[in-house]
Amino acid sequence: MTEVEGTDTRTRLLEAAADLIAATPGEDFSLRAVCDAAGVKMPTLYHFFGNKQGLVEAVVERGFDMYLSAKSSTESSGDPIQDLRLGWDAHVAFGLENPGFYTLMYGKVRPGYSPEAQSKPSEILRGLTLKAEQDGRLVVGHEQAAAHVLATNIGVTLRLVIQGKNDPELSAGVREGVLAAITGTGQSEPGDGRLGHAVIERAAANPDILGETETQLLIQWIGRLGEV
Amino acid sequence: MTEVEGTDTRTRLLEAAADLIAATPGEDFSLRAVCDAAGVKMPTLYHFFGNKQGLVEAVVERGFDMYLSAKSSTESSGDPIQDLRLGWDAHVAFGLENPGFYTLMYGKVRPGYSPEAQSKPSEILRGLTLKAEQDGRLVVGHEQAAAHVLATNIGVTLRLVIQGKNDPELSAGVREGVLAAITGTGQSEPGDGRLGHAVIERAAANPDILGETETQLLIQWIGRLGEV
DNA sequence: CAACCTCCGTATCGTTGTTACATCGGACTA
DNA sequence: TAGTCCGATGTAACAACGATACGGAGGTTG
Repeated sequence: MTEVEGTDTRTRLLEAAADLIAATPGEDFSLRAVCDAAGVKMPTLYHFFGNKQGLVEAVVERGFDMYLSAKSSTESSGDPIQDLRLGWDAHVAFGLENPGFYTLMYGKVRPGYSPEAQSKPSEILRGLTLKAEQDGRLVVGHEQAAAHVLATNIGVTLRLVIQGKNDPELSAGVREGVLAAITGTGQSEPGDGRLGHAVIERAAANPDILGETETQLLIQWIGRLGEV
Repeated sequence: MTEVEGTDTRTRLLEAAADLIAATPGEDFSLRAVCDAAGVKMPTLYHFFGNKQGLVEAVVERGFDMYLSAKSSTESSGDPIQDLRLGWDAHVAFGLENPGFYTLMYGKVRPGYSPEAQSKPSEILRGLTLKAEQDGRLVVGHEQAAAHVLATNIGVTLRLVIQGKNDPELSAGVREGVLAAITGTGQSEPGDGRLGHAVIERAAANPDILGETETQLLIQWIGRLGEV
């Protein structure tokens, strides 16, 4: 072989598969079509990827890399809650821009097994919720918060991918509801000891609004309201 | 044919397919295996269902019927918000008990098309949110509320189905967060005029806790906090 | 030079979804 | 009663698919 093609055969196969998946999101694809597009016969594909699942996993890993590189370019605000917001939006945006990849990454429902690479974004998410917990911003455990965010973020994104069009109002609404739920910015149940958490946070963070003595009094009053 | 079997051939095929799907959730299934289990050759299956997708859709429709009959037996509280709660739990329970069906019903990500029968539960959901809106319980439109509930409910259920085990804390946490978000029981954004809504409500409803002047002062202070 | 490894083509296998064609029995009609 | 039609089912085959056994070309290494 004269090796006129500049790219590696394995990379060519990977890109051909990615193109086919992106071209028909949600549909199945044929290994022979991948090989034809890469100008190669099937045993070559099997040589590099073992079987179809191996190819799919390689494509998924590639998808997660794309996702992470697109995500890491935006996430830097220092505030973990704000980072969760940015991460949420980046997640939704990636899903809508790459429905084929997203389907393989998060839409595959094979009980008991989740793709390897899926752990990386989850790690980032857990890092954020852990930091938020250490900053005292959470009213639930950081694992619980991460699971909460992940499940709803995937749910909203899958929904938007299925119906094919974006709905910023829905995404933002669910996002803020979720953040409110895990930060206690919204009161979940009377009598759980967290009544007025958001008010206290805001007042304590800005004691100049009411003045220092008034702020202390406010916090004390809200505490008495919550005790009953 | 002497028709010794008590059941209809079509029903037998349907049940055989349902059994196979339930036996290997998320995995694909073979039409020949269905026919073997039903004691019938392939053209019979094609006579009744046209093609594989037709069979799958019939199974899905059957799954939705099961889901609705299991759901309708619990939903009767009169309070639309409480009905949403019950519907949420029924949804999660059905998904966990029938992961194979649930995967076909809500896990299929084929952009642009959603199964026909999926509209029935959505109609019920929209009916509940509409009633809640008419009762003045919502702070968002009833369609927005329905979409919010549906996306998150599916997201949580898919998550639980994938990881195979239930997590009542997660489900209940997301559920209450969602209900808080659409009923305004929680405050969604600082500066939207809802900061400390629950505190104010509680204080105003029980002016004897703090005393009347202190209560008025509290409400005024919270208002000033929210304006900034 | 020979052994070996990576890369890749030829040919084939078993399974799958799908369909053309034939058969058989009951229902309706003249 | 004889004829005709139609739904239900079987026989057989096809094309596409994932997967694999086998071999050969080319470079590398001992």
